[in-house]
Amino acid sequence: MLDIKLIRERPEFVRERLASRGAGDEARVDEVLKLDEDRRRLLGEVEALKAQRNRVSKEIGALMGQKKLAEAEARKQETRALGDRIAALDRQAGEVDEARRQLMLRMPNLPHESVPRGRSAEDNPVVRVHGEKRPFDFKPRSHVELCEKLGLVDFERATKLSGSGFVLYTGWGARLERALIQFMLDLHTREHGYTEASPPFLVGPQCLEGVGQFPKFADQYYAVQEGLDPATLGRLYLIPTAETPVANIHREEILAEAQLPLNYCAYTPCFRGEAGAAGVGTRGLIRVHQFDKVELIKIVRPEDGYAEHEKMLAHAERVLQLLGLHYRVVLLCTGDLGFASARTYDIEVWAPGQGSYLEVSSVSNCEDFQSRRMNLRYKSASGDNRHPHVLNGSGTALARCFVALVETLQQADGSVIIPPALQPYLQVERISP
RNA sequence: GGAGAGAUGGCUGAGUGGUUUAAAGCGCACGCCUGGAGAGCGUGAGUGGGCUAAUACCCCACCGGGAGUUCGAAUCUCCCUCUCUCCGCCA
Repeated sequence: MLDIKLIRERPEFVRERLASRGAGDEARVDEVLKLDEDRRRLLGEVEALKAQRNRVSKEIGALMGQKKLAEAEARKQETRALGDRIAALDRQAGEVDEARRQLMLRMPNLPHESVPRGRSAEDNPVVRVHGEKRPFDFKPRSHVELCEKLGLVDFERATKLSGSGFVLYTGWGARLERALIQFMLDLHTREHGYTEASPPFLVGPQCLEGVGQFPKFADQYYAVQEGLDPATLGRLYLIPTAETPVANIHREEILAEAQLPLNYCAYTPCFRGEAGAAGVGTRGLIRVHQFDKVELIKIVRPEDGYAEHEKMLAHAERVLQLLGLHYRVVLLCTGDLGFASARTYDIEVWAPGQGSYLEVSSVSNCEDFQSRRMNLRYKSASGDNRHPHVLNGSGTALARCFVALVETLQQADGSVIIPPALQPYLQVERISP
């Protein structure tokens, strides 16, 4: 959520920043300002009436105490009509306030000034490349073929269980998946200073609203119903990312400044409806309804936000470096930036069997956009309550990392070499047919 | 799922219709005192919103959430959520 005071005081700036996204949100600014003005006018009126009512009620109490019942009754008669006017104005003010809130919940964050202008992913500048594409003296196979030959994934039976877009890891595939999760968690907790969390995989809608997934993108997520009772539908949702529960851990709290920065990492499965997304239903691990991910979350002072953003990016990159994978880092342009983010890096890993780069990590500073929505604050040294910056980054997403790994480390005989970083977890150097 | 109890400020806890601007204690911050600390004494302190140059006054709201009764609700009524105890079921 944007700061209403900023919209009030610098509407031109807000319009310009929103316009840079190219989605037309700047057109809503005038509507917000109108509702904000109405709201304040109505509040002024109704609060004056309430002040009057409070005064008279107190006088009536005093009269009753002095047993001047007739006088008290007279004052009651006078005041009776006040209540109706207050109720009507209160309702009106409440409606305007709710309309303003709903509108603001649907407005995206302002891109940071350092974010390059652009329309789509094609305009994202590459800021760094690590390693290079591995040369092959044979035609690299797709992960689908490798996984089937090595018995790592049973695509057909997964479909039997849950339909298309679900994965059944088997044997060494399941063990490799588990090894990757544990490797990433160990790296971030032991070497990068994160506190591990294991959150609920089902959360209430307030958590999705808190991070910006609701209300605008409510069609993207799985809503859960308890048993056969349709009244319970929508009380809980399957999390689309660990960001949803973990970023909300301290919602509605006022933290002490000394508690910051808070650094969490968490493994969770991620559930996504992927309604309308390209590539759903194609075989393989690239786009699925459920995948594993190790997520990084930081809650930091605003002045530390962007230094921490760079650190988090380095932490995510370290995962791929230790796995020996070639990747590049891109900075998302204004047109490609996510709803809640002010600045985002994507990490794309090279998958030789696909002949393309796959997005395995997205590292964002959402600034105070989410902390405003979830009413998360910290008390600064000077005593005022401020909204911290909230950052999230994948460290990293598993299914695509799995793809890049097997496709990169495949051998001519169809076996896959296990990188040294994972060998302690798997106790083998190679998976063979 | 059944039965019962409960939800008040950082914590404990009083408060069943009107000077309640929510008692008191603990804890906290500052000051006095002290060589220093403690004790003692004094002062102060919540959140959001409105009005503002103001983090100064003043005003409104907030006693789990919502609705209602009333001139007036922490207090009365209804609904919901959550917590605790016991029973049932269950990994």
